Amino acid sequence: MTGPTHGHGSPRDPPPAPGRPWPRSAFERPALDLARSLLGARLVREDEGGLLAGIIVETEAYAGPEDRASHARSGRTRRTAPMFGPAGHAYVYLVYGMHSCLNVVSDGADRAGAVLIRALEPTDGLDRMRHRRGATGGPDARLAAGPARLCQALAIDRRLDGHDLTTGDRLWLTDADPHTVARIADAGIVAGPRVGVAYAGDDWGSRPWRFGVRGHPSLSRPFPLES
DNA sequence: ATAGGGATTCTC
DNA sequence: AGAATCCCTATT
Repeated sequence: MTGPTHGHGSPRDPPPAPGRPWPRSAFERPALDLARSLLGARLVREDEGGLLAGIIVETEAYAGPEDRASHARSGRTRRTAPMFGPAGHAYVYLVYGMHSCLNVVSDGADRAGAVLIRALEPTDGLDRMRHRRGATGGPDARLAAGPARLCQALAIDRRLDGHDLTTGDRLWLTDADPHTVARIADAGIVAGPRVGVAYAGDDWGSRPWRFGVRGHPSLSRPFPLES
């Protein structure tokens, strides 16, 4: 919804509170824990065009340099530097030469963990998301159903690489409203192997470190053995 | 300097 | 099933 509202709500109606950004301490935990706790949280993007937001419904954990599926496997480089820094920052990278993907840095500066945000349930700025996604966007539930799709829908690219997610500027996380939290919690969490990491070998490639809200229509793809 | 390949998505 | 498309990392 854009443009001035007129005539309806009383001037005393409080504006919808955006909710305050998650503090650094919320991110200072192992990637596996953070990946699960991010499910049901609200990801908010604000730019010149207004507010774009959604509920996180799918994540993947990347542990650190020993994780053969993680970009941190080659140690600290220019590209992966954010992962080797403090928790609560963004690690945004370009994949296949054309798609941005968003990670949330976990742990502490001594451990290069991160969580890939793989899918959102769109909640705010749907008109703009449809426009950004173009004719291929499909139904609204699919506008941010994938790590690159959500970056396109929320106008996230490498200009936000290294961005501090705890300040409430441009990109941050908040708790969802209680009704949404309850709905997501009731659905339950499913786990499965991470997507697109066969190069990591069987050990690391098959670990069930992908997490999702069971049966949610905005998942990037189904989980293998949903139970 | 250069080669090999990618935490994806869309179309054929 | 194949392309798009650029940057990263490792190697020469």
